[in-house]
Amino acid sequence: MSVLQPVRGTHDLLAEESRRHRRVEDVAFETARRYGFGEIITPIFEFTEVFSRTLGETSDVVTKEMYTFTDRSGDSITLRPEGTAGVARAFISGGLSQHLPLKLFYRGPMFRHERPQKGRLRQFHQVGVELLGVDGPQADVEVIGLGAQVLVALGLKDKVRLELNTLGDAESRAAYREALVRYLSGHRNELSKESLERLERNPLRVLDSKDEGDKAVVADAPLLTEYLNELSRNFFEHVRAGLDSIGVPAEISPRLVRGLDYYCHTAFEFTTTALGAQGTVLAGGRYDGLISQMGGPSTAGIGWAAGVERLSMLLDETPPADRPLAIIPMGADVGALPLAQRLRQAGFAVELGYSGNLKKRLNRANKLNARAALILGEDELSRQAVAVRDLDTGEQEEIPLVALEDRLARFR
RNA sequence: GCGGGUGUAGCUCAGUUGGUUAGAGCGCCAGGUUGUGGUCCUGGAUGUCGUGAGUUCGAAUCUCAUCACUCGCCCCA
Repeated sequence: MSVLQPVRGTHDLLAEESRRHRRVEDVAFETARRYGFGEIITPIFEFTEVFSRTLGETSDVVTKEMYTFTDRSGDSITLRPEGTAGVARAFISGGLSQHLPLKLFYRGPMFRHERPQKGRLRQFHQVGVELLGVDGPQADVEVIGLGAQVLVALGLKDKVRLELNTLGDAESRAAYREALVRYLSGHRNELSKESLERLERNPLRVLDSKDEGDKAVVADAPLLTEYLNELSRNFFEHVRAGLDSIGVPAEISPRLVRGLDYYCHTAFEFTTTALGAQGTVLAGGRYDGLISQMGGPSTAGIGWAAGVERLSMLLDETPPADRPLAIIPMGADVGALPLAQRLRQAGFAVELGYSGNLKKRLNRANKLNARAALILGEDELSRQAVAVRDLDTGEQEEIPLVALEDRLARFR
């Protein structure tokens, strides 16, 4: 291993990549703001218990994917593998139950020690939202609608589809889980090795198996919908109707599940087929049991998270870089630096060449995709003016120094 | 964590049955005279052939290990 290599599964984002990345974040935040969400910035590390208790001691994330270390105080610290736990912790430690309902947006790096693949990194980035304190289905519709709108705003509407399911409330889930385990236990010899493990740890996951043998067993398994109580059925109906009413079509996907106990009712995923095995691009659900499980006041919650790298890879075009003005001084003492400072203060993006003759500098200005070159020569200066060359049209004119800001307005 | 593929200049790749100075295109730099770009012409630089061992008179070419990337599984954004 060379220290000159980035750590496995980490990346440097430069130029076009960084602009795509930034675009995803900005569009998500801007859209969330229109839905009334404000930003919360939580630490990227927490006490390990924050994650082990919220994600469940048996989940893959906790058992084998966390970046955990002991700090100099002897505390066990973990780099956050996802965003919800930190937000929930902040909600409790900040006493934010005074401010319900609460709509929070977050963004930033997450860390999971997994085998890297396309669209799956060890340090990756998410944007996400949480809506706390609303237990009715209107919240689900609003949150999913926001997710859909983010994808629309990014131009990805035709590349993703929305899958929706309900897990029912605690009572419905417990009843169903019992029935499912009973059924699957009767078919142990037909299940794959993975699914036998799932049966122990996370039986609902068997429904989602890609193994053909498992699929055959699952085909005759009891259906969750048959175990939904009145309240749960009703809730789901309202979510579906609500999504219809805002023009966000969803496909009901009975095998879409969440394993952890605090999840309930709505589960959804926006998926794409364009990223290989990592098809999920934005996903979330309702987690009414989470905050109380962490020791806070019983509080409803629903949210989603989206993978910034995955979305970034789906963008059709890269946002353009700034198009600066290029100042080209001819001679040493023509005041290029003060002029650059003055124009920058006036709001222009300004590049200053560092070396070379006029031809070379024009060439560089061109490569920077500059809108115009400001040629500062002795002749022009003697007339208190600068030569301004429009690099798109090739037209060149002399502009008096005093009128520069006004006359350059079209290049801003 | 498990299985398959790949790894040659900044980028995309070529490299004959192992043979001596490792190539192309793009990009980069310089020049085509002293203040005018995007085209064109000419010239130039750049590689521990991912890394480390081994086989061999000789390895970018064969073997092994290791690292990274990649595809799939697991899981997930």
